[in-house]
Amino acid sequence: MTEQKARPLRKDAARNRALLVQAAREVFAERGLEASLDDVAHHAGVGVGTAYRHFANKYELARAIFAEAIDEVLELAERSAAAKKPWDGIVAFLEGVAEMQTTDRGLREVLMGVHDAEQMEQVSERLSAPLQQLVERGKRAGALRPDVESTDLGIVLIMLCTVADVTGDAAPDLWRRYLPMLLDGLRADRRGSVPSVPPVPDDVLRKAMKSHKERLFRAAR
Amino acid sequence: MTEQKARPLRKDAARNRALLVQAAREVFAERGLEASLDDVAHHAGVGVGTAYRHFANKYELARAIFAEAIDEVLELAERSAAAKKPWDGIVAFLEGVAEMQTTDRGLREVLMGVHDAEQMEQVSERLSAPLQQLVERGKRAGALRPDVESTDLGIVLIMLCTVADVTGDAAPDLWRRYLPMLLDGLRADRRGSVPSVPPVPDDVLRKAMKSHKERLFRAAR
Amino acid sequence: MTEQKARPLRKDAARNRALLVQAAREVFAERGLEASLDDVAHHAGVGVGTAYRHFANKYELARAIFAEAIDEVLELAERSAAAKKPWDGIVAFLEGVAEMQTTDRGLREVLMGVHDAEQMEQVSERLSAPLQQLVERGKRAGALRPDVESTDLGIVLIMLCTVADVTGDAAPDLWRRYLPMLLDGLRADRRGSVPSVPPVPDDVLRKAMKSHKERLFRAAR
Amino acid sequence: MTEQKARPLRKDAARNRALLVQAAREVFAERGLEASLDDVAHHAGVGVGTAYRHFANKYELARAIFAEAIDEVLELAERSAAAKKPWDGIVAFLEGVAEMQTTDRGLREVLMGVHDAEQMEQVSERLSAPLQQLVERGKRAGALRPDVESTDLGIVLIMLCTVADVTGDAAPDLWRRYLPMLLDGLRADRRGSVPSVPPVPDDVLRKAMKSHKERLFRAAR
DNA sequence: TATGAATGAGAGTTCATTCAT
DNA sequence: AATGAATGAACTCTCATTCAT
Repeated sequence: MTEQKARPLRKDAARNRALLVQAAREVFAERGLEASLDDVAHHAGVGVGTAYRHFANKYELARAIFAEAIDEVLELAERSAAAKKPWDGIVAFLEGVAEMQTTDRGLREVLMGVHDAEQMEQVSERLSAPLQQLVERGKRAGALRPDVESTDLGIVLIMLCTVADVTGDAAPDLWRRYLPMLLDGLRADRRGSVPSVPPVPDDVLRKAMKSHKERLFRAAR
Repeated sequence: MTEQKARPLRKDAARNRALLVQAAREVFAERGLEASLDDVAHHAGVGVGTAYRHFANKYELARAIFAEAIDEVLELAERSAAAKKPWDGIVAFLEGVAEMQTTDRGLREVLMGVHDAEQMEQVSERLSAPLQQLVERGKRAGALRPDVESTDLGIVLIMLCTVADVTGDAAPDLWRRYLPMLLDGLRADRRGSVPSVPPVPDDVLRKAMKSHKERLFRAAR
Repeated sequence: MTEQKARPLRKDAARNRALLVQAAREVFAERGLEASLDDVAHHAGVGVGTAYRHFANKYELARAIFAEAIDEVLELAERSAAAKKPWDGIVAFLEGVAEMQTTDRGLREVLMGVHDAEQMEQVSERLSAPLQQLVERGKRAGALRPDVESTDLGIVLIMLCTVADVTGDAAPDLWRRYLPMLLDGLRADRRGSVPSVPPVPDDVLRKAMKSHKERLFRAAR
Repeated sequence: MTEQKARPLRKDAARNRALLVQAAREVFAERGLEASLDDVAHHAGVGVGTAYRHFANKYELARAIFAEAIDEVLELAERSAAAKKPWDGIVAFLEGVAEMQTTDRGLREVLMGVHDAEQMEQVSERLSAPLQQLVERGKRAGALRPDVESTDLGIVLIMLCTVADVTGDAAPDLWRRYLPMLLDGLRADRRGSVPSVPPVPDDVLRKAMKSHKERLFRAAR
């Protein structure tokens, strides 16, 4: 007497959807978004048509992967924002995301790689709250320099992930060499030379990334 | 000191080659490496055939751009390595390359974006000497932490450029906010927490980047 | 010996069949036979599978619509053949069918548009008898020129419907301008110039139309 | 010493273009516009790419055929408008176009078949002048009923061509049976029953046909 | 040598039809 | 019996690369 949930995907459909997302992660990770949907589909062991039943087009699939990835990051952000010692939360967050990247090539690809504007918006929106909390707590605890903004955290993360991304499997832990360096830049008790450039307002930054990704992405014709 | 590439090409051929590289910079800058060679050729005012006379394929053209870009970087590296105060040389180098990226989207594309492995090798090889000098001098002058390697400079540069690249035209100077932060990490008199992870030997790093770029690049079928 | 369609379908099956035909009329009317069966099925509120239970393929469904349409035409033909004044019957028939076309785009589509050969055969066969009667009575009453054949009626109808079809919703009554003109051509007391070309035997014409429609139709691969 | 016209198409390109148009005429005639460009191209003995070099898409190709066809019709219309006896001109025109259709299936297909709105506009525009002259002269000569409009000529032509189209190769001359009938409807000295429906203004008719064809055509997305 | 026409593999996408649920 | 997920062939269009002019 399996309680049939009326709405959500038939069992086989759900399985295929998952297979597709998994395959896409792998294939995109290896060959980038330039890989064809045909390849992804066959990698997943299904026909192309099936891929199109689940995702309107290739980029919707990419978005789906992305969304999953962001879920993980979001969860970590929230956990970090609730850390006992604020500073530890910040470290945990940066370290954690960088670790994720190193472990999961698919994640790395979608987080750093070529993706689209709308998705970028979403990230900012979804991550914005926990990141702000992370920063607020850090400042109140006197651990974080007062002129640090939540967006700085994002940028630092990007820098860190770039290292993880660039060194890839060949030197998967090299980013750890640069994490302390970056943390030092955020710390309240740091030596001196304050960054004189003000941070960019959240929305401007968002737009910036948006246009950046747009160029890389040119979504659909 | 570049000893002229032997047979100096007929004057018009040389001109066409230059036109093509210039056009490619512009077109690739605007639409990425995905732009078609036809477009590049017409932008240069020549036929596609001519493009193929000068470059075996599209990626050879990209390489040519890259080589030019590297020339500029190399020149700056050499100038910086000869700076009166070693520390200033380091700052000048990092600042200079970041500035280049911000100014020239084409350069940004080829330096950070999608390009190929062989090229990467070349960069490392050509930049390796001046960067080592830069670092050596910095250490000897007591400005640079003793455990900094020349490859660290490359990584820092990459991090910085990532910022410039990501924020793009919308916040073209944001990277300046993070330059001091990164410099702090390299400085001899910094607060504390030494990066415990050793740097990666030059050749390993080179290979790492190589494989990274390979994934991004998938050099023609 | 096919006595009556035998097993009259379960009530709900019959209902689904009717829903499908109705939906097909509407959808085909709006978007032509190119509309997908999926769309038709959902428009009818059933799954595609159900559509295939009732109709072997898309064109069988079109045929079913067609059959219904022909039923209407047939009925009108029979009524017209029984008109008190034979001439009025002829006018009524031509006018009536043209009116149907104007009113129901779906009908127009299947009658004039893209359909198949077998269906065409059926039409001829089913309509042949009443049309012959219509013509016979007209001639006997001295209203119709003696060299008019029942097939002429079909051709005239086609000409008229072409007008209705071509002008469509924008000038839905324009065909009325040409009805008198065409009637004049059939009338016994017309001015002169007898058509010198003999009509074509029924079966030849049938075959002609058949091949015509075949070209237009390309019945599935 | 063939006077090489600088601009226009290289010899081989011109030949291929012609081959394509010819092939398209044949293929479209046989299987309608639903035939794939691949088929047309291979029928012409060239690659698909070549087809796309010459015509932006399938419908541009159809348009090209159409334009050629219209050229022929236009020429006839002009010749007919200049006939010594106006009435003969009218007969010649209707007869001529019907004959063209019978002879050239490709022409038939494009003229009567599925084509697009813009093209329809063009036809009206290009044919409008000679048809008006044809009608004017006919009326002045007392041969044509005074309430006949140039658009009536178009409609009559369509009716005639429909016959030629429908009967196709099987009864290629059947339309001749109906030409006198239709001519009678236009003649000044005809028996009586004047069409009471006024003709439709040129532009309304044009729009009507336009929307009609649009439905049939749904030109590319 | 320069040109641009030709080629054809391959990408994204749709849809008729089948079949597991 | 009904459903809708899966399939894959087919279609349109692009573009790197070759080759006739």
